[in-house]
Amino acid sequence: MSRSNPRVLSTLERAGGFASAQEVYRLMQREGESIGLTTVYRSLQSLVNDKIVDVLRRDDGEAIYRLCGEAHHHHLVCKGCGDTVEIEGGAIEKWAKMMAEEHGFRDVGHTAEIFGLCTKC
Amino acid sequence: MSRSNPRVLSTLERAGGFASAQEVYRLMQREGESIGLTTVYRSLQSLVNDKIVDVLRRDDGEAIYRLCGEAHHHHLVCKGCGDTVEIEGGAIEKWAKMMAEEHGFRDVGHTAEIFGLCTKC
DNA sequence: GTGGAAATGAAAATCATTTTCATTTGTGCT
DNA sequence: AGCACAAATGAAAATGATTTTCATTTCCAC
Repeated sequence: MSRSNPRVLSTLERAGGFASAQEVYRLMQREGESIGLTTVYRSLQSLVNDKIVDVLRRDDGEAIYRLCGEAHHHHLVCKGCGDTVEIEGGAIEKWAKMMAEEHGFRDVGHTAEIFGLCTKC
Repeated sequence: MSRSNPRVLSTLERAGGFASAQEVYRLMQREGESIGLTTVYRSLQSLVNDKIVDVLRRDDGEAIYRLCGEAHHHHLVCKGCGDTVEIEGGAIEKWAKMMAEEHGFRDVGHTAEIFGLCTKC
């Protein structure tokens, strides 16, 4: 078993606490760090095991890693121009918690996105 | 553009309305249907476009296809066993509408999913 | 220093999914 | 029927993320 390479965590933090393994790797490369893709994957996995990082899935199936405890937000995306607004989701958090409880689910996370046409489109 | 091969939809139904492309393909093979994997993928995609089936992601990133019910609903998915509960999202609908109005968006839709561990896992 | 465990990374393997492209099928037209 | 042309099909190759293999290097504990 391997422990996490600290530079991976630090890069994930610098990436806004939200990135795929490939992105973390490319970022480290660009910054001149010498590291292998394999190590990035292993480190991220280990961080997930240690519950330091959450793993979610993009729509295309790519895994994205997120620092736990980051305040998360949701997105309002324009179907026309792709503009994105970050929005707050207090109502969602409550709803998710309620639904989870109601069905006896533990350890829950959620995703929520709104899409439509913005004023310009 | 291709239209959906009806045998694909019928197989997805027979599979309990919930299966990955690979599973649908293997199922059809086992039943002696002569069909290519490519066609299975294309048909499922086309069904998604036509909003006849939903697409979700397993924990390992594999796409799973699921017949939509008529009513708009959300999902509570178990990260362990993949069990899915359809839940109602009244709160979400209101939240989405509110957020959209607040930012001047029209013609809005939304997605929302909750994932966690169910009682059995 | 020596030995063994852990960490590393290059390259190969895996696996779902997509793309390419040549072939077949279906359909409308004459 | 015969003909053209669009749509559907599927085998094989390409893609891309992720995992595995394995030989090498680094780190400690003694």
